[in-house]
Amino acid sequence: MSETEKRDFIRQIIHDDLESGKHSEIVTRFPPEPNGYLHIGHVMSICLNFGVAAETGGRTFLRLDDTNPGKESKEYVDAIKRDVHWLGFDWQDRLTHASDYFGQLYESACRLIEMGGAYVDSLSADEIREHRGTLTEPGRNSPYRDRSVEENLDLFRRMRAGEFGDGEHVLRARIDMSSPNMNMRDPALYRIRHIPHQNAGDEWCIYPMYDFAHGLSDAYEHITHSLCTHSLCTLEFEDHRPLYDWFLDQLKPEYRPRQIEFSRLNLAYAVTSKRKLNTLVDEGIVSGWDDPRMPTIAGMRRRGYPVAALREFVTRAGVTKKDKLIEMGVLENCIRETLGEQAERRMAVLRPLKVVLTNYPENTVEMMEAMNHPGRPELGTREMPFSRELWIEQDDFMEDAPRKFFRLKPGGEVRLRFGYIIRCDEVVRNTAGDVVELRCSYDPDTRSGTASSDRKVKGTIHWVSCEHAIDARVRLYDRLFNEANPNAVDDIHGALNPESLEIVDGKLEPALAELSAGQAVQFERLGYFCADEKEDSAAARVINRIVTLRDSWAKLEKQAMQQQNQVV
RNA sequence: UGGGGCGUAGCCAAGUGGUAAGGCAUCGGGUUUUGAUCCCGUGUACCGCAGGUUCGAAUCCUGCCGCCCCAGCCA
Repeated sequence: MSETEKRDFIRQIIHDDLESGKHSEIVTRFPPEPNGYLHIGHVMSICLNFGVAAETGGRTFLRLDDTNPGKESKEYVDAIKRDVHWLGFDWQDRLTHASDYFGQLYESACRLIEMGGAYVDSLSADEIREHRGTLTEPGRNSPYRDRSVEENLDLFRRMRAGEFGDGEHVLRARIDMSSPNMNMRDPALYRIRHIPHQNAGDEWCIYPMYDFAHGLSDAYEHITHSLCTHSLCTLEFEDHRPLYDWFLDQLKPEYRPRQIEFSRLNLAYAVTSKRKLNTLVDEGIVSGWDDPRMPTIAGMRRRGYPVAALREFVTRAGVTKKDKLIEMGVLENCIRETLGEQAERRMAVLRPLKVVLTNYPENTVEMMEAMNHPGRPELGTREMPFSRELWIEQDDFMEDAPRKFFRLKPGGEVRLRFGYIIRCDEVVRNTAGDVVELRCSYDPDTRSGTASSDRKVKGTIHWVSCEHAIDARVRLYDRLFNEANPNAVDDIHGALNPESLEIVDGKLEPALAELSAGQAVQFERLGYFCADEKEDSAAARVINRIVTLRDSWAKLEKQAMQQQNQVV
């Protein structure tokens, strides 16, 4: 990193610690609980934790924070590993689990009991809640708070041996029931759960709580900077840090990590709360965790969002302690920028309208040369068959066109991209009065690329030869919510965007037969698209729209509509 | 009404006592066989508010206001 480069406050701390010699190597960790799929908020945490280590030649652990069996599963573990790898990060041999440390954690708990820093409480969960007090009133000590070390040790060992049922006892830290910080009012350290564990099997029936396990796990791994953000992988911020430090002060592990908190990233028109994400999946509002509308990493991957765009997005969002709600447009622009540079261009018609070139010979096919990328000639060209009958976009024709509409209209001319200039001579309707066909004539002197082709017309539209077109099912995705901050809404049902998915039967140019999985292309004038990783096949194309192109015409139209409505 | 955190333009965000960077959006204009891209231009930000210290304050002090988080045997 150069001297002049801007650093966020965490990178500044890390830079200072390296400069002062406090640390010679940075070690971080990304510690998700394997109880759900990773989402856009986690991308921020992953990029930060892996990023700061990579930038300084340090190391990062992927630690599965699996202290609560019953909620956690192998399915989630596998998904997390896949997602982190997909984002381009490698933990190498540093895949760990909180459950790897259950033995050490148990020993530490016993030591804490011996030091008088923990006791076994036999109150029920309800009673403990009653004793905890409120935000404004101090709590009361449990009647079991002053059990002897011997009794506590004996009880705790028997808890571990399985002599008690779930909830009969709990191990608590002995701190201060009147602390203004609720987290310090004798928090639970261990609870009894007779449930097998996804990693540890049935070796244990007592499991450590997050606060106890997390700081010590950081210490065991010699984490230099434990970077936390609200309810994503870890804590609710600085309220827990006194407790994090308390355990370290008491148990004095050989290595002492430091926790630093930063704010979570909220994306407008998207939810990241686990409960709401679950609702979407469980009620079938989306097709699953990897539905292309989901803000999960799996969903965004399937949608076709490039990794580079996601990483750029979190960079633009920044690392601070301020609550933020970032506009969807920022993400979309990152995607457009990345794909605009990378994606080859193709042509496809989403809502086909037939055009017959009445003066074009029948049974004739010309091959038109089309650039694969206007800004990158090295990506070469391809040939597009051109014939008498073509598909164009319904939106590219208007009977009563406003002055500024410069696509096709009766008597008007338009350029077919990489083809000829055509004129609309006649509009054909069905019995219902719908426009079903346009009869046009082409100007033979205007073939693209020829010497006489430089005649200018206002509009250029895309097209596909009917005879050669490939049928495709194309899914047009839009934001899942109409509410800017659906995370803040109690009932998400009313906030849903009913038009988040539209499916159309489109026509693709022949070159798209070779579209491979994971390859994003730009359909000219429409947007960026990719083949669906699950449902697409060569026999039946299923294409996802990643994002539209910026569309200043649509914006103009919308403004015109609004003005009209105001007048009326 | 207890504790913790945060308030700089529509959205992000630099800035750490010397007179408000940058990005995205917006709005103009130019180029263009994608109404895309690209290029150029475009912002009077009561720096949450009010006082105070100072030659000088977004930066220091005091008071106030607003928003977020905490009362799981979840993480």
